[in-house]
Amino acid sequence: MPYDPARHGPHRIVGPGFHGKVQALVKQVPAGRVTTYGDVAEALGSRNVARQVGFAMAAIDDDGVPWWRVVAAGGRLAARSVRAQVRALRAEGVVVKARRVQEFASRRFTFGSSRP
DNA sequence: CGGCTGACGACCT
DNA sequence: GAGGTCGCCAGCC
Repeated sequence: MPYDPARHGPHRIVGPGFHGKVQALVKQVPAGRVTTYGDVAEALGSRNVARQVGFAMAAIDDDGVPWWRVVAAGGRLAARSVRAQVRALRAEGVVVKARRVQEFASRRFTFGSSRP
């Protein structure tokens, strides 16, 4: 079924400084936990910008942003450098197997769904 | 202002 | 499971 505004809800534009907002959220993810592009997108007010979240990751220039803690839906790894991401995650105790975060549900970190 | 480009996600074959 | 399609959109030419 194609995209359905009625089912997916309104498309709120995030606004300017998108990358900065994304990176600020990613910094909130504690070590040993992971979040998804979709979760970050939803935390920003629009579940339709998951892709943009990925682009924001690619544009990171701040070493303080734990980009490796952001995975794709279902706990799959989709970063450009999966190798580096796996290494970084394992260093935090996250078990990764076949490009999948094991026990993803309990490892998953979600942002407060409260937003104006 | 217009056209590309994509670290997504859901769905379909 | 492995591919392909389509629907989002910010940032950068």
